[in-house]
Amino acid sequence: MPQVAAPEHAIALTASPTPVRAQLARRLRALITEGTFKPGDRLIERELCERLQVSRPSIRETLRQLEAEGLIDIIPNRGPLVRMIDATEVLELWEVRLAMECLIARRFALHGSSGDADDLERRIKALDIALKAQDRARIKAAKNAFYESFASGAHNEALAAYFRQLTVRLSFLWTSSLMIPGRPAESIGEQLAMLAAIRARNPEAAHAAVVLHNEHAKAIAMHGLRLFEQSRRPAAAAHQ
Amino acid sequence: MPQVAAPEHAIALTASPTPVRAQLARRLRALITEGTFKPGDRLIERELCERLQVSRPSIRETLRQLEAEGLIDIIPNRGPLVRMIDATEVLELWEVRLAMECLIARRFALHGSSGDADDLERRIKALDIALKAQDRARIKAAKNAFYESFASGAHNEALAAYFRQLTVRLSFLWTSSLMIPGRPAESIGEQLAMLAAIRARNPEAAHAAVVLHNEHAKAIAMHGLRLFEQSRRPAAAAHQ
DNA sequence: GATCTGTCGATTGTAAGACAATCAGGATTC
DNA sequence: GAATCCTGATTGTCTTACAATCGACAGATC
Repeated sequence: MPQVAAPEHAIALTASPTPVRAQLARRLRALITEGTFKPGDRLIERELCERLQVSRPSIRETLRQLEAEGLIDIIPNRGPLVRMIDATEVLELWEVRLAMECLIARRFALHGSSGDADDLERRIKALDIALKAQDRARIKAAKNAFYESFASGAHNEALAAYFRQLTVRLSFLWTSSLMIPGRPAESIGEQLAMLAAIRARNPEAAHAAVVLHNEHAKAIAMHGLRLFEQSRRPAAAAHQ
Repeated sequence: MPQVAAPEHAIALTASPTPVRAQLARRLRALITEGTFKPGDRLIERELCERLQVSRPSIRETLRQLEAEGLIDIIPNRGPLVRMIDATEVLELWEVRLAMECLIARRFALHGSSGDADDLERRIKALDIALKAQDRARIKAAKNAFYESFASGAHNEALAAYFRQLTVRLSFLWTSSLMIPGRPAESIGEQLAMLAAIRARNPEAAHAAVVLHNEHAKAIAMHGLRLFEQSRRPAAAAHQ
């Protein structure tokens, strides 16, 4: 299950023949996480065939994979659609992801090398710059790079894979909400505090830093979720 | 919506269409977790077609799903094989699973109903009986039922799903190791302690009980892993 | 006019057949 | 004995085909 958002170095290592369906999976995943396909949208096989220039079997195999990753639902005899997530499920996934984040932080403090910490620091600074530049695409890329570095520092590939998957499943929160105007400085400060705890090899402090940062991020994410839900329901008042 | 107590035949008529590939997935998953297909075994598409009496596309779609679940690896141009897990990866998965177990225990203590706790208690007792009876099949069934009850008490479906998946991925540890002769009583005692913490609505104590129980279970599992690895390598000494 | 019903189109579920690409392992050769 | 080539086995991908099912619309009934 490592192929959720395959990091580039993995591709380099395998000297990959790269089957079509692997590229397809990446492609579709990107289309979903970037918001081209929004939650609730139907994904009609034939349309995907035309649009992506591959045959139906390839599409179908890829769709099974994305379903197992939790990105889409496949309703029997009705077909696949981008998974709709309500507030309850967001909270559920968020809590699982938080648990992983805490575990990563603890493991990073215990098993991460100083090189890992240096790398993480570079990513944080890059994210800081991107945030200040207000460049959506760069912010997103920097955020992904940060998470990737963070997860890899824990030296637990399975953990990193699950963390990646959960981040992807929740990515629509980042894409849909305009990701706030204010408080990038605050956020960066929290992450630097976590880094300091990691450098001090203090797992408890790193854990606490993650929890603290999450408290803030969660509130913002939930605000984004409400905006998102409103935007997708222009008129639906007197229904129970 | 009257919600009349639906008679069984009505349910049967409305029952989910259950596509072939869903049954296939269950079937293959069972064959792997029960040890019919062992780690490292190749799964040749045509053989599966004959054996399970379905077409190749159905098999292939199912295989993509199992790959995403982490049960099998698919090597390009070589095909699928039951995932081989070495000691390192077992430790990785174990740690992730432990984190989930802890989260479940905490949530169970906070959000579980007393009915949930009653149900859990019944499962523990059933497991106790099965352990004392030394009946492999019943132990396995009772264990699964226990985990299912445990996970559902946390009232977080996403968490339960991930916990289930991790349990399946590690199931070969249970199947391969003869699952010890002694210490069922000890194990049951630990689980009853956890139950008591849950009933007392004490998440910290429930968490601690899980960690304690895991300490023991992990040692046994690792012993089982060594046995398993030896059994699968009759003669391979001077390899690096 | 509202509700039920039947039909039709759209879409998926599943199968079979075909061929190229690639890999593993054995046969051949030096 | 080692390197090389060849061959068979297997997957990767596409095309075609047809049955099953769902949703929506039109029509009939009250």
